[in-house]
Amino acid sequence: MRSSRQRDAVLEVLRSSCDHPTADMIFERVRTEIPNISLGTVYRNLGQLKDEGFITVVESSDTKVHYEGNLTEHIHFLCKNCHNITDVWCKSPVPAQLAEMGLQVESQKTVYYGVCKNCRDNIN
Amino acid sequence: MRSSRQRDAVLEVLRSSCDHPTADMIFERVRTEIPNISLGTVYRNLGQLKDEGFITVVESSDTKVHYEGNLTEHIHFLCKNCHNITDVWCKSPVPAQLAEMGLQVESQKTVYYGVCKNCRDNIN
DNA sequence: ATGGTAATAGTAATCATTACTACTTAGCGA
DNA sequence: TCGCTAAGTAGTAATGATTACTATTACCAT
Repeated sequence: MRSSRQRDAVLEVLRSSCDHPTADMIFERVRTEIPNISLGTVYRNLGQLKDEGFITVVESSDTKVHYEGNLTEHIHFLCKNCHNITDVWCKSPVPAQLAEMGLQVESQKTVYYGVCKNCRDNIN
Repeated sequence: MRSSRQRDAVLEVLRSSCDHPTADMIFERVRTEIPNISLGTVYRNLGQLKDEGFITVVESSDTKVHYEGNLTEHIHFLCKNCHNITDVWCKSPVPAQLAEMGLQVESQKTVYYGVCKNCRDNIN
């Protein structure tokens, strides 16, 4: 992956975002710097940055994919009403911290990512 | 929500599935019982069943939405190679259990769902 | 500098999901 | 039991986020 102004700009927008923008939000933000950048370029670079591990995809309540440039390990809280995604930087017991923040938890999901037994055996 | 043969069949398919089928997979399976059911009906009923809390949506590595009828709390493991979703019924420390199952973890995400402070204040 | 190749802009195509419409059915009150 | 009414359905059309394609441009090792 060689350097490109467009990809740098996409990554910079994500790293300086406090929210969890979608591809078209990122497109609009990058456009202030590179007015003629193409939406396809944004999608392609988001894909590459994700594959290379520079950014992450965030689960959301709408149909669009949301991205995140902050790789520090943290937890997300999804409001089922306004569909906002809140970052939770957890040190202490998580439920207590969520309660302190006024976030009323109804359910929870944990997902692990990696390579399964079959694939590990077949790849090597 | 009044009863319908189609919705009952969709729910039954999900409850008896060990995998995490997509809408079109569920459509194909329900079709063996109700041959002229419409794909739109499957989507509408999946939405209703989700809203009413009978089923759950599962994060996946492809572009389609995956569903689950087993509401017992458990963890998912996503293989980045084959994109399979493995259920993990966790009792003991989770990382140890994943290792025992031959699942090589690279990262992890936890999401909490509920109502945020703003929405709770405004709703009441 | 220049040749090879990755990256880009602009546009067209894809396809999972949603919307729409005329018709059917569940279920309640008389 | 019998209709009435709103919820549900089949079939099809529309939507819209994402991907694919193509001619052109820009990076960079030699």
